[in-house]
Amino acid sequence: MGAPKQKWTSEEEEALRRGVLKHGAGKWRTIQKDPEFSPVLSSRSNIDLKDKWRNLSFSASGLGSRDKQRVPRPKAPSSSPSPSPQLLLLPATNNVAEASPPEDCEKSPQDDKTPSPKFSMILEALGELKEPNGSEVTTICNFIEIDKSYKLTDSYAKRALAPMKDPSLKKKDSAKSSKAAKGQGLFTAASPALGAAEAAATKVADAEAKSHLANEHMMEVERIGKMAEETESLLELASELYERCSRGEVLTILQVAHREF
DNA sequence: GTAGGGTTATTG
DNA sequence: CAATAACCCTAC
Repeated sequence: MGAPKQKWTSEEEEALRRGVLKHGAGKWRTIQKDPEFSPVLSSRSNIDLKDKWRNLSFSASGLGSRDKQRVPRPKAPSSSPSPSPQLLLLPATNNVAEASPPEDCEKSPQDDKTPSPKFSMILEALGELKEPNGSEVTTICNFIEIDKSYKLTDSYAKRALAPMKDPSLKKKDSAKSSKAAKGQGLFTAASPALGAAEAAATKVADAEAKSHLANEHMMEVERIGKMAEETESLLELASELYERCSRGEVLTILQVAHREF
């Protein structure tokens, strides 16, 4: 831990998080130039932001779980007949099945073995918030959004070979790539997957303003993490939340975790 | 300007 | 001595 040369302060780190929340991961220069974070990140360059965010993400990958992800030294051993490091580049994005019906709630005793790195990031972020009453759905949705922007764009861009030309419409590009790569039948024509997720965050925020949602802790959040290991599950969850919240319903994290809403 | 890889320095 | 985090260089 730690190698303080010019260690990042809490303010700087929070500014970075907020910047990613606002503009999305990847717009380091936009974040750095933003008048909100300029005074805090004045001493940090856009590259520094990227490096810090990378270190944060990497640390979050092996957090909160017994996931032993040691990096094999990039030095190739002299003579090893096993040139296949079982690295998961893409967590089986073509496996959209596993719809996880609401009946398998208390079943499946054999999970929580390998939480997806995406959710580890979210859990890590939620854990750092350390809200006394637990984290609100808005916060979770925000982090889910970040996650999608950061990881999905990269993955699907490579798969669909769809370079993002328009930086301001990254989400649409991602959604398009997602649909092109898999042909989602879940979200049909109504709303693109990522669009629904974004709308979900907004709608949930609105609903949250009316009445505060329930407060659970890491255990409940972990339950969500178990059932939503895949990004498709995240999108599906966001879509359902969007539908419910659009109708004015108020959902608690517990309900969401048990998927009984 | 961003992403990725590699190197250095500090802490445990 | 190893792991981690900041720093630096290179490629796209």
